[in-house]
Amino acid sequence: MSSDKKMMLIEASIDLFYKQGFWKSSTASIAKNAKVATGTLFNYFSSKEQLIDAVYLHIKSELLEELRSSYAQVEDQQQVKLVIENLWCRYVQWGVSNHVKHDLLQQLKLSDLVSDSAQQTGMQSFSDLFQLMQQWLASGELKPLDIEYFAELFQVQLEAAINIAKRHNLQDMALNKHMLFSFEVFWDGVKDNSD
Amino acid sequence: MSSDKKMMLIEASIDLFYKQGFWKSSTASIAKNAKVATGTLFNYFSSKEQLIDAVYLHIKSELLEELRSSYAQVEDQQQVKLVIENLWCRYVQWGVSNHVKHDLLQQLKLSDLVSDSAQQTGMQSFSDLFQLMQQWLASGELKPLDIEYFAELFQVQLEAAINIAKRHNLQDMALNKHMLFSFEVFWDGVKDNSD
Amino acid sequence: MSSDKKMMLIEASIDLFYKQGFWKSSTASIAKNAKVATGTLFNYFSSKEQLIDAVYLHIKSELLEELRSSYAQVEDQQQVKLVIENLWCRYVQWGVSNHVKHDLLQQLKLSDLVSDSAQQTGMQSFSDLFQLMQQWLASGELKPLDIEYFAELFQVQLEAAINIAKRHNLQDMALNKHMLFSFEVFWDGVKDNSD
Amino acid sequence: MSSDKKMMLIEASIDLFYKQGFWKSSTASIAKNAKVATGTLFNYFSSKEQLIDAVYLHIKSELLEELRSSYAQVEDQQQVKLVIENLWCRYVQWGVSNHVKHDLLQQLKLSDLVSDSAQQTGMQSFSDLFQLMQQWLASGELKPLDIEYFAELFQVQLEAAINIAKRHNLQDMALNKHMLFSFEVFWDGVKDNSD
DNA sequence: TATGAATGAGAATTCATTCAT
DNA sequence: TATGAATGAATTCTCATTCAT
Repeated sequence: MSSDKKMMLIEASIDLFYKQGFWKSSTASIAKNAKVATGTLFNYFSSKEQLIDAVYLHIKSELLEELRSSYAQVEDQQQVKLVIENLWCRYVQWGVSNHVKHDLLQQLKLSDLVSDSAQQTGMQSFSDLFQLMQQWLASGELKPLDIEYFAELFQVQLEAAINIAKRHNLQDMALNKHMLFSFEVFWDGVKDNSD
Repeated sequence: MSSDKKMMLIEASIDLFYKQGFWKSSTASIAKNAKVATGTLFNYFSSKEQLIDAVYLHIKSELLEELRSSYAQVEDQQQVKLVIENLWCRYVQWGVSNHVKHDLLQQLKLSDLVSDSAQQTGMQSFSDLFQLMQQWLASGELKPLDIEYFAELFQVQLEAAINIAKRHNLQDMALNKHMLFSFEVFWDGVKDNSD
Repeated sequence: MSSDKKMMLIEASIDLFYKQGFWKSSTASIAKNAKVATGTLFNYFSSKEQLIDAVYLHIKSELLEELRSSYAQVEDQQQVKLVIENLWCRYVQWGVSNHVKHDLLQQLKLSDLVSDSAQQTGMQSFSDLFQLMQQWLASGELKPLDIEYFAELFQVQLEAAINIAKRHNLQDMALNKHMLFSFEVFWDGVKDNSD
Repeated sequence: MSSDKKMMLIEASIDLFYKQGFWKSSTASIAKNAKVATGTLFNYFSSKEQLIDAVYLHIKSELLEELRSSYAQVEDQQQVKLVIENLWCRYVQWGVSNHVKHDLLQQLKLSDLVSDSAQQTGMQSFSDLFQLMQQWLASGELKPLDIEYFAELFQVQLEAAINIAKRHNLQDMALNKHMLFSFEVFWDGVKDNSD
């Protein structure tokens, strides 16, 4: 099947982008790593920029899929804290076991390499998570945070937690402890203490 | 003086890097923007990579200077919360009024553009801040956080706060409120609640 | 029938060559325009060069056919001037009503895109017209012109007349007038005035 | 001097364009022929298209210079026929002794390789010749020809004459005879016979 | 015969860096 | 030290052509 090659190209890109950076990874070397001809790359992606977009969206959707299976799991949506904690742990686990992809996602988010339209698409795919967050904020258990700020806090603290876990190579029990502890820090920060 | 040109090159780089990204800013265009000849750039920086390093360290030291004047200010180092809050506000204010530099700093931190040695140098210049943090952690008012994680949390939440402030173009009172509120979230997260 | 596709490819080529030029028209786009697969093109033409040759010969033979029906018409071949005038008008009319093909023919004639062998073939198909011209020159009504020069003059003045007609978008009466006038200029030039 | 290299690049282009055609002459081979590095070409011409434009305008201005020295020569501008004949012979002679350039000029005129703006520039440089033609037409010695048609006729008959001269390798006396004869054909065609 | 994905040589263009002035 | 023309390796992308289905 042809999407076979498409995937191989994306995987090869991820590999090289991580090892050598975006600009030192030539389309030629990516194609070579994917074991296709240089021209073939351009049958699937009309430009290097589009390839980068595709890589970005691919990783993002992988992460999303992981997360979605999480918030489908919690039964009683009322228990906001549990829901969030669950999501938190999933995210950390994904980040830790997808070291490379997590790393690239962080880089791509900030760099100007991803096209605006891909950014848009990426945002939209997270829209259900956004809605979830709005429900959390409406629950009254949290400080009266701007949704955008809440989302940003959620994300950057997760990144921080993941980075530390990766840096210290935490596993099993230690990782678990770290996850729960980092969540506690997050939760204490955003939960409403008034009264 | 010749360091005049050096500074012009750094400033021109900041300008172009922000507008066009690191890779679309050619050394020729940087030199042009700095109103020096292309060759002159290489009298001051032996390569483009070194120039990027210099830009990174320049911005970082500017930020540091700003912060240092802050923690020099607080008299009673015992009042941990006040000290941190003070630092927090300084940082946010610097980020907001140095939009471009703050943005580049974030990008450079993640990208692989900065050499390891420059990263090292950057770290070292923050060593006194690190020592300060260690004192904070030793004060007993905070959760028993790993110093690295604390530093990371401190930074990413600041980035988040700054980003939101920039995105919403907060000013004066609104900015003040945002600074204090965002600090509260941070503080509630890291302060020790045990008992 | 398969020559159906062959014709579609030639027509598609004419279309694209006119719109985008010979080099910007890829074989892929030609095939697409002809609604066949890219590979199919090479079942009918062994190379792009051969396709261009075919286009050239196709247009040339279309023109020839048009002209032939003309000189078949005149009964008394003795009346040289009338014969030529008749041919002249046919040619102009073909050029005007086959704007695109006429244009391409002019371009192809000069460019080095048409292979020598196709040029040869093209020449040969005009051999009866050449013989006709020789008869004209032998009639004594014309200046003692070299046959090649006569042929060239005939052609370039026709091109000129056609180009002007196209540029000014002449039609009906105006076109008729232009045809006759341009012929008069040609005729006055080549006819023998000695005595 | 730097225009030295610019000229070398133009001359090398002319050489290669003639030998191999416009599209088979790569910028690399042009640079090589001009004995400069590939990058150097792009210091002088921002693209291959611009180089082609420059070649076109260069040849055209060379021709123009030749012609201008001609119509500066004739004293009594009243003698229309003589003036034109003089110009005619100059043109033919230039074409014959600048085989390659003449050939390229013809090709470029028709191909879509020359940008519109360069075409414009080329036209403008010929504006004084156009004015001259208008005077000729106003003299009453010529048929009431549209100026554009007259110009076109003038040109294409010259091309025809030159092509024949080149093809038969006419020289000295034979060339002279051909020039005069071809002019006679032209003149008889355009001169007014009414009465 | 028809298809269209795959190929890879080749093209234009960029740009960090050098060096003669 | 300053200059900026010259360099040529490296890069992205195109496209005629092939070939397995």
